Amino acid sequence: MYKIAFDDFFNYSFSLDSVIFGLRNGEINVLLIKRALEPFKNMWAIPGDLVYPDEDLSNAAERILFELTKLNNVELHQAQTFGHPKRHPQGRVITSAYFALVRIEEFHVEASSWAEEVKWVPFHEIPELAFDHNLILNSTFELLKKKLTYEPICFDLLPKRFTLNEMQQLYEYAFGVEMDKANFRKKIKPIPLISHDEKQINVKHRPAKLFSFNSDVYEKITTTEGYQFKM
Amino acid sequence: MYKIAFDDFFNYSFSLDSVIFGLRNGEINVLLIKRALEPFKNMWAIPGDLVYPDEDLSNAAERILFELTKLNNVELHQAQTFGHPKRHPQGRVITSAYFALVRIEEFHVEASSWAEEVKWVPFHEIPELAFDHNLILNSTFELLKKKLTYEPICFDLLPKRFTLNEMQQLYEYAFGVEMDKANFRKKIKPIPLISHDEKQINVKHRPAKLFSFNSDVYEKITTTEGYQFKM
DNA sequence: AGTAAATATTGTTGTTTGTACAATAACTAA
DNA sequence: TTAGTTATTGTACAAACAACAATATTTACT
Repeated sequence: MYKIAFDDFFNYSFSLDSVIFGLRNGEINVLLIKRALEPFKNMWAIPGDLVYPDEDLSNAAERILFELTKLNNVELHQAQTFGHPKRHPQGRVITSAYFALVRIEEFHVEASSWAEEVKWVPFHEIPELAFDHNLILNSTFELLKKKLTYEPICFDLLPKRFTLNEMQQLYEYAFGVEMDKANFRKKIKPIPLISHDEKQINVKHRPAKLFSFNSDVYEKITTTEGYQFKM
Repeated sequence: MYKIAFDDFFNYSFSLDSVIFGLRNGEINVLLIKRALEPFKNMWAIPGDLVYPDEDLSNAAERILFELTKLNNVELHQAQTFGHPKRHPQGRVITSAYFALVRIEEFHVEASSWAEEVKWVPFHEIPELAFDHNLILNSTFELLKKKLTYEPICFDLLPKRFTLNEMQQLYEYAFGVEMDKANFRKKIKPIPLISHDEKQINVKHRPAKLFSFNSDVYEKITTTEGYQFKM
C-alpha cells in the first residue's frame, strides 16, 4: 500500500439515494421516507444514506434501500451524481442517484432504521424535500421518461398481466399526449407479448384481455436479429 | 453548522475523469495523458484528478482538464460514476466520468502539471490504462454512441464545415453499418443545415459541397415545433 | 330476454417515410 | 477531350404512420 500523500483530500463522504418509481391509479408514484434524524429532521426525503468504506456502489444502494424501507430484490440503475459543495450541511457529501421501477402491490415497504415513515407519493404531490432531493427527483424523473422511449421498462411498472389500455395510458401520461387506440396496438405489434386467456374482472363493461411481456423472446430478437425497441 | 456525528464516513475522496473525444481520419480518438506520479507512474490514463473541498463538480472537471492538458472551453457532460472500493490503491476514491466532444484541429493541447505527455489515441489503439480507466473509457464510448442516435452531437466532432459524406461516415463508423448515400441524404433532410457555396479542395475528383449545422434553427424547431432529432 | 352503454378490436384509406437501385451531373487529372 | 471518380437527383416499390370508421363483445339495467 502506498503512503497517502494527500490526506486533506480524504475528507469527503459519499451517499446513495434511490428513487423508487411505482404506478398507481395511472400515475407515477415515488417512495419517500420521513427523516427521524437531523439534519432535515421530520422532512420527507428520498431513501438514501452513506456508503460504507469497503462497499461497492450497487451493493450499497441495495443495502441502504433495504435498511430504510425493507424493500428488497429490486433492480437499481445508476442515474446522475450530485456534488454541490453546500448540498449537505454537515460536510462535503457527494451523492449518486439510483432508480428502480417496481409494481407497488407486489412489494412490502416498512419504515426502519432512522426512517420514521415510508409512503408512496404521487409525483404531482411531492412536497418540499430534504437536501437537494427535489432536484434529484426531478432529474431522475426526466431520465425515466427518456428511457421509456427506447427501453421496454414500462413492463416493470405495469402489473405482470396488464391490458393494452393500461400500457397505452402509461405512455400517454409519461409523454403528455393522447394516442389513438387502434394505432397504438399496431405500433406495439413487434413487441413480444404473451396473450393470455384471462380477462379483466369487476369492470362494468366489456373486460379487456390480459397480456404479459415476453422477456425471453425480447432478449432473443434484440441480440440475434437487430431489433430495437422504440415508442 | 451541525456537529458531524459520523467522522468515520468522511474518509473518502472524490475525483473526476474527463474522456475527450475527437475525430481524426474518420476514427474516434481519445485524449490521454501519461502519468508522472505514482500510482501507475508512466502509464497512460484519462485526464482526471481530485476535486477540491469546496468546488462544484462541473467547475472542477473544467479546472482539472485544463491543468493537465491546457484544454479549455469545451462542454463537459456527466457520464457514469465508478466506485469500486479497490479501484484506487491509495484509498477510497470514487470518480465520476465526464466527456466532451471536440474538433481536434481547433484545440491546442499541452502536457502540464503532473501530466508528462498528452496525446490523441485512436480508439482501437487504446493501451492498458491506469486504474479502471479502460472500463470508464469503454462505457463512456458506449454512451457516446447511444447519444449519437438521439442528439445532434455529431456536429461537435465534425469540422465546422463538413461534407455530407463525412457526416455519413461518422455514423457508419459509430453504428458499424453501411448506409446508402442517397437515402442518407433524404433521412437528414429535416436536420437544419446551412449549404455553403464552398467546396472541398485538393481532392482528385469532383469536390463535395460544404455544409454546417444551423443550431439556431435547430433550437427553434425543437422548442416551438416538437421536432425530435433521430438517426 | 332484450337493449343500451361502454369498451375492445379490427379494417380501410391516404400519407409519410424507408429502401434499393438506376440515372445523371460535376469535377479532376491526364 | 476524355476517362475516371464522386456528388447529386430520381424512380419505384415496400413498410410504417395517422385519422377515422365499423364491428364485436361484454356488463348492467329494465
